[in-house]
Amino acid sequence: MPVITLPDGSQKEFPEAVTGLAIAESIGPSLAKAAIAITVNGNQKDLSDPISEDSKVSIITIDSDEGLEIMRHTLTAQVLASAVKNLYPDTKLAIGPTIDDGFYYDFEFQKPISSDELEPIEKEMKKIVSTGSSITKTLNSKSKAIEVFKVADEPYKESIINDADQEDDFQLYHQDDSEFVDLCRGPHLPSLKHIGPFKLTKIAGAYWKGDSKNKMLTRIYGTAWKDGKDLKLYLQRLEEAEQRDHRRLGQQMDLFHLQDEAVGAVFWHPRGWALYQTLIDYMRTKQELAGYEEVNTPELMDRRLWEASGHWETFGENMFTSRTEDERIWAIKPMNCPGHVQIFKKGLRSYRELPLRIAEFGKVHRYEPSGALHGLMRVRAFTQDDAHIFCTQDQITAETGAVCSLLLSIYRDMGFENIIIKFADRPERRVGTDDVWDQAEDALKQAMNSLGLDYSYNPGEGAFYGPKIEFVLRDAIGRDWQCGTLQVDLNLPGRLGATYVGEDGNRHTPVLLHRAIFGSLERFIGILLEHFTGNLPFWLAPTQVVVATITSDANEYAYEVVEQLKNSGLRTEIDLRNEKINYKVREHSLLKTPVLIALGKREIEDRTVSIRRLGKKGQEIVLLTDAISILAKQSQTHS
RNA sequence: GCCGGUGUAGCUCAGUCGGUAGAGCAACGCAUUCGUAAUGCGUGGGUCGGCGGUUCGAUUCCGUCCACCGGCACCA
Repeated sequence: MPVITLPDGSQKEFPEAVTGLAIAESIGPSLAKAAIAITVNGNQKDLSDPISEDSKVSIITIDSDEGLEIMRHTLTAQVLASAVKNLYPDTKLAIGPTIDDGFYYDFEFQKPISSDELEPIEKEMKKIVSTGSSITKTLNSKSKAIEVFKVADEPYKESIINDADQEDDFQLYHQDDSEFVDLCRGPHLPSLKHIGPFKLTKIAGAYWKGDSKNKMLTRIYGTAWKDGKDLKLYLQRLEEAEQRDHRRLGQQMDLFHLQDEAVGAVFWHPRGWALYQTLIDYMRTKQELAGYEEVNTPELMDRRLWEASGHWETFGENMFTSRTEDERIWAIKPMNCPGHVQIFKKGLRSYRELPLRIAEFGKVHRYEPSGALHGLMRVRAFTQDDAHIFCTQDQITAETGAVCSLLLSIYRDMGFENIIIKFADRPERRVGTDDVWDQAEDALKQAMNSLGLDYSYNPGEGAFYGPKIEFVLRDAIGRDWQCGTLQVDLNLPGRLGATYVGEDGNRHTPVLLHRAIFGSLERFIGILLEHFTGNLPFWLAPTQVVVATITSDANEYAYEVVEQLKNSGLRTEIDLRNEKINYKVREHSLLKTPVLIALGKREIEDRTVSIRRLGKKGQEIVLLTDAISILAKQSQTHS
């Protein structure tokens, strides 16, 4: 006699075990029609699964995120997979999960296919969907499930079952009128009638089980929505994201370029470099206030230093080196930490000097794999706002807290509200003993917990010398990039021989905190550009003000206005070209200059300026003296 | 690094089923002095990513390398 409690608190009692479908029917026929699955005590189940115990049940329809995901899941596992099998019968099936906004399926094709083949596959999928077949499932023992896929010659499915912990209840889903069978965790739609509009989007390679030692499979991506309106909105969103691409904006705004002779290294144009320097100036001020001292260390150092640190062993293949006539091998620094440790080691350090915070805008080079390169986000030469804090065990919590609050205040100034924080613990390849790792991870975890910040775990993704916190920001099309980082390192100071004299008169090894806030200036600028679609806040804009003349009679006055703006510290350009004001407005708008000052006869006579702000219609006429003070003040405001 | 795609003027792109290429914008020149997102006319500009092959002839076909794009793997 199961008693079913619905989300509104109402209860229904059934004489015997009952299915989700029957519950939906008991509520109403339209719900029964719309129902695609149920949640039983928090777990998603098929509509056909019987419930015999008292349970909390909610009906899932496609209008919820859960429902949408189930639809996408059914679409990939039942429709995409069987369409591909129909067209390419000797293809092997791997896995087909859902992702944000869609789904993918990994296949092993006997012959590689190209993106031209997405269209016929999509057509075949539509044919399958149009049958409206109902979907049923069977529960199977491990041996039975293995048998099914042995017969079907699906080695990947077989291996998934073999690797599974369970012995029973392997769910196999079938469609009416089709021989297609797939192994799936479910739940699935009760029938293909619930499939919404979809589109296959791209094709790519992907390693089996995400391991580059394994075979590369072919992954087909798609998107699906509950109705045509949502699909259209999604495609629109993609198009808009294209406009926000920092590579496109970099070109349009004349900030930087990349070229073949310097793969992965940026040619910064004057406007881009102005932004770069503005960020550095800002960070320098912030760090100074937070008790950091700025240093500079060599870009080339003997390889023995990198051998000692462990970098040579772990990342040697990704380091640029240079050999000189005297047969010495130098590494172009991929990190600043060994250099900072040298500064710490120079002279005898006392515990009284701790925490010692050393910062550097250090340009590093890393030979990143060619396939990883991506605009400004992933480059081979970049500058870090790097700092190393030498401290005692007791100081870890306070220093970690100080780093986090500094970072958060800076991200807030930059306009970022949604920051993803991840805790990455010991990787497989690492230096140091497990004892030391336990200590470092505990210390970092405790410090984070005491701050009350929400974070998720990123297991095995720490640095080779210590666990790390990743501060992740998202780009225009939803890709995540690590920007800030904080790492607790109990290994490198010892390996590089750093010590200080403690209160007890003995030598101790300091704790080393590595931290970066922007991370890479290059990447951070890429993220900033995408975040603001190039419309940077006034204080960051490469050119803050353009003074444009309407007729050449205003040239003299324009020079005067520009001089005053520049004297107030505003990045200002002058545009005296013999062009119409419309033309100038358009051009400077495309360059995303926040303020355009137009000068004509009226302004000369009244000693005023006409201020036009980017994205605003119309203009304000203000006295020159007022304009200067308004803009200068605005430039000091970080928001 | 791996899979798939792409590479034509400074930029955005069209085109040649093998007979050495075209538009718009930009640049330059002339005219125009204009009131808030493109003034008009004219001129110049390309080893069709690099190298090799097939061919009477290759930007086009084939091979290879490089770079870029989308993923995967990697990211100190």
